[in-house]
Parts: sequence; structure tokens; C-alpha cells
Amino acid sequence: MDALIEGFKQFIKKRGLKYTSEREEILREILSTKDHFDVDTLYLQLKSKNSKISKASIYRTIPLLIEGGYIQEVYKKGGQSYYEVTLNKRPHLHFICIKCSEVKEAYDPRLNELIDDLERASNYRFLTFHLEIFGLCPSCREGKVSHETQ
Amino acid sequence: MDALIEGFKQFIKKRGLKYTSEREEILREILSTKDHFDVDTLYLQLKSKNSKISKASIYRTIPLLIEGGYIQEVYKKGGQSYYEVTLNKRPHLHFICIKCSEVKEAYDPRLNELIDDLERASNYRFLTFHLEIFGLCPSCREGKVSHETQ
DNA sequence: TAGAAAGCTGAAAATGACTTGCAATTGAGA
DNA sequence: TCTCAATTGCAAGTCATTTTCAGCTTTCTA
Ligand SMILES: [Mn+2]
Ligand SMILES: [Mn+2]
Ligand SMILES: [Zn+2]
Ligand SMILES: [Zn+2]
Repeated sequence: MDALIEGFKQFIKKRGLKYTSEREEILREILSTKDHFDVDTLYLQLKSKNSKISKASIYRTIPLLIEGGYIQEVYKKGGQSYYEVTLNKRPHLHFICIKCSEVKEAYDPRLNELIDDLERASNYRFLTFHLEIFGLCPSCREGKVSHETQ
Repeated sequence: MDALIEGFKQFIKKRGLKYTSEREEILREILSTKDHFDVDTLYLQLKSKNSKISKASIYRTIPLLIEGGYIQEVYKKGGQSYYEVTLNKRPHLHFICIKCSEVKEAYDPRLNELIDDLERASNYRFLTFHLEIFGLCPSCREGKVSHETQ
């Protein structure tokens, strides 16, 4: 249906890999997710739709999706990696509340400028970056007790 | 000997904790380290000096040192956390080569300005941040075509 | 300064995210 | 349809970090 899905199929085939229903299903589920996601959440989402896909397959598919440019790892929290769909996303930073674990995105053109400048001024080749700011979100700084907690 | 060590002792006692030789030894070793370090390296360093301190104690002491402002977690690499002494360090970013794993620090006042601005413009309380840039270091980008993946 | 309660410590077991081995299954070209 | 390498689910394995627990210090008090 989607040009994106078709592109993924071509990407997979071009690499001499097999285009499986599992791989497509995983990509479709990810594309339907607007938020950041981790493997466990994705697994449960698929399971709730009666999918039989295993976590192992998700773990094996994620590197492919990253190499294909479909998703990116965007931050780590509580020992797990979180990802998001790359499409329609510009580089941005993540604020992580150390109390309630809420994550919020923020964009600032100065960040991209800064990173571009740093790359130009160096002999490095920059590929991606993570900017994670840790602190207290508005409600948690109010000394409220959070019920969501980790 | 050091005012820093004495300050740590006060910090520990003020919290109603016990000031043990292990805690002091760990702090001393960390202060003698100029570079970034991880738990394993620190453990082996201590061991090579005939210290009997266990990894468990290191893992238990690190949060205290962070809360006391003596060290900070500065990035994660290969599934491990890396730390550095906070003293005499300004906030900075880390460039991580995805090929050789080399890590290099970089400072840019614009980064701090940006972060300060973002905090002022929000209702968040910022405590720390990690800016990790992933890419290829000068020697690794020299097209030594690698088949070693990544 | 002895004695006891509260904290600590090392060693080992437990955790939890992620990876890997393997036998059965499936995709894709012939 | 046949063939076989790639892929999958499951279970076992890794590995950093956490936790359990019994013995050992630190502190406080009498
Ligand atoms: Mn994001
Ligand atoms: Mn640093
Ligand atoms: Zn919060
Ligand atoms: Zn390199």
C-alpha cells in the first residue's frame, strides 16, 4: 500500500535478504506509532493484535530499520533503548524527568547549527547525536507526588 | 588530606551514613583518574593496588558520589556507563567514534547558552545533560574500507 | 571503653535487556 | 513444484548492574 513499505521491500531485497511478513508487520506497527517506543512496548502492541512475532525478531529487525533509515535510536532510559520513526522528524533533543520518567521533545535550530559547526570545524564525520536533558518536569518540580512513577 | 575528601566525609555524615574506608578509597582513586572511567576499569585499578574493594561497593558508592556532586555520568558506550570527576569540568559534549570507540570531549559555550535558554523558556528544572555525537573519527573516516560491518 | 544497634561489605545469586544456537519453517529463484 | 539458504520462535546464554544475606565496621551511649 504505502510507498514507504514498498521502499522497505526494495531495501530488503537489494541487500539479498528475504522480505518476510514479520519484517513488514513490524515496520507497519512502528509506522502506526507516533511516539517513542521500546522493544517491549512494540512487542506487547503486536501481541495485542494477535501477532505471533517474537521479541527476538523485533531485536533482529530493528538494526535493519535503522540501517534503512526508517527509525533511529533516540535515547536510553532505565537501561532500555527507545526509538522513533525518522520520517518527518528533524534532529531534536529529549528532556527526561528523573522523577516521573516523562519524556518531552524539544526543537531548537541553534542546536543543529551548533552541531554542523562542530563538524565543519573538526575532521570528524558526524552521523547522529543524542541530546538528553535530565531534570524535573513542571509537575514534578512542584513537589507533587507522582503516581505514575517508574 | 584534601579538603575534597573532608567535604565528602561531611557529606556522608550529614546524610546519616557511615564514613567507611571503602568509600574514601573509591573517591581517592576516582580523583586520581583524569579520564572518563567505567566501573570495571575502576575496579581493576583498585585491585591492581591490592585493594579488596568489590564491584558491588563501587556500584553502591557511585550514586552517592553523584548526589554529592563529585562525579557525573557522562555517556554510555557498549552498554556501560562512563563517569568523570565533576571538579574543574564545565558541561561539555562527547564525540564517540562508532568504529574505534574513541571518545573525545568538546566544549562550546553556545551549548551552555542554548541549554540555559531552554530551561528559562520552560517550566522544567534542568539538572544535567548528555550530548553524545556518534560518527567517525578522523582516522576511521579515512576510507579504510572496512568489511567489519557497522 | 565496652556493647549494641544501625549501616556496610564481599560473595554469590538474581535481574533484565539484549543476543545467539538450533531445529523447524518459509521465501524466492530455478 | 523443488531446493536451499535465510528466517523464525523458543530457549539458553551474555553481561552490566542490582539485590540478598551473613558477617563485619562505624557510631553512639552509658
Ligand atoms: Mn523524539
Ligand atoms: Mn567528558
Ligand atoms: Zn516529572
Ligand atoms: Zn575511530
